[in-house]
Amino acid sequence: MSTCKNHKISLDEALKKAEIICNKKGVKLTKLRQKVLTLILKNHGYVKAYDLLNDLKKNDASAKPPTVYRSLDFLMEHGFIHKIQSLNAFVGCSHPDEHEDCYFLICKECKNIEECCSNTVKKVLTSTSGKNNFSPNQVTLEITGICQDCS
Amino acid sequence: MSTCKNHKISLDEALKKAEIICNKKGVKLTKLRQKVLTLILKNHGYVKAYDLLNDLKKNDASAKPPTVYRSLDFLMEHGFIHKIQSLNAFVGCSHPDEHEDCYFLICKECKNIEECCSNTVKKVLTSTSGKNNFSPNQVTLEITGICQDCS
DNA sequence: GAAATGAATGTTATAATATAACATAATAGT
DNA sequence: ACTATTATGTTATATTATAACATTCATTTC
Repeated sequence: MSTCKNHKISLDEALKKAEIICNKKGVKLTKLRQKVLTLILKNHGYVKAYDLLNDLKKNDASAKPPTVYRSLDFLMEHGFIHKIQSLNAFVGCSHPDEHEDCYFLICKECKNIEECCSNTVKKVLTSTSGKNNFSPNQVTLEITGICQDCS
Repeated sequence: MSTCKNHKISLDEALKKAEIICNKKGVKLTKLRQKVLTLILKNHGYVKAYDLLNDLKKNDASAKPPTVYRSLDFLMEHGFIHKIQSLNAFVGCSHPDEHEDCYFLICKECKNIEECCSNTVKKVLTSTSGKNNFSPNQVTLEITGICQDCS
């Protein structure tokens, strides 16, 4: 099991990485998308869409919901952020090119979210759903509880 | 691995079961709660809160969002239904007294949702999050894909 | 059985989350 | 420069959910 602490990187590095990935894919990390990604990565926990919107409005009063949601969609599509379904919130991902199907440990005390990846978990999920003749496509795995620091 | 097909029961049986559990717990399965549970169980797939509201309005024009959400809260609290976080939707549970921590196979083709329970999955999740010194409390596991019938 | 209590529901209002649809601007390819 | 495509701006509205207070209903205590 590995927490994604293993590849935590600085904001600058994360942005550079995102830039490189976008170039490779032939998509554009525009100023706006970069700004939204930065706001999310800067935050140590999770971020809500309308909080992002309020942050954006500080620099650009014309920002509106679609401004945020479009960027969020782009960033999710390319794996730079993840949506936490049980919180309607978003977290940054510092290793968008390395693996998918991570899962999340959400501390309800400090609100911190640890992104984790485990081959064991992945294998078990694939094989159990496979036994049911189900072809899995996308996994949402969010575990809420108390983290080490808060216990 | 067991799909909850293993203990699928009729609507009447499910309602009776719910009634018994409520009596045991000293809580009340009121007409309204029963009606909401029935509407959810009758549906073969998942149900959205405002669709339920519209259904309720057919018999009682005065039904309003809190009417539905309060019943949903009650039914979730006692395990009669589950919320599917990735869909903002609700599904019935036909075995509320037997086990928790099930997970869901969501077919994006036919919209059907299979509730599953696996000790293997449960153990893996407990142990992997435990390795991280995380005390899990609530697990959201939703797997979207294509079911046997639709593939 | 009336009064008191607490639980459930009714009601009004609004908060929070998200998208549709069309207009304009920026960018890239020809 | 012209065109096509992509991104953003803008307006409006859809969808999901809760807060706050009023009323009704059920239970129990006297």
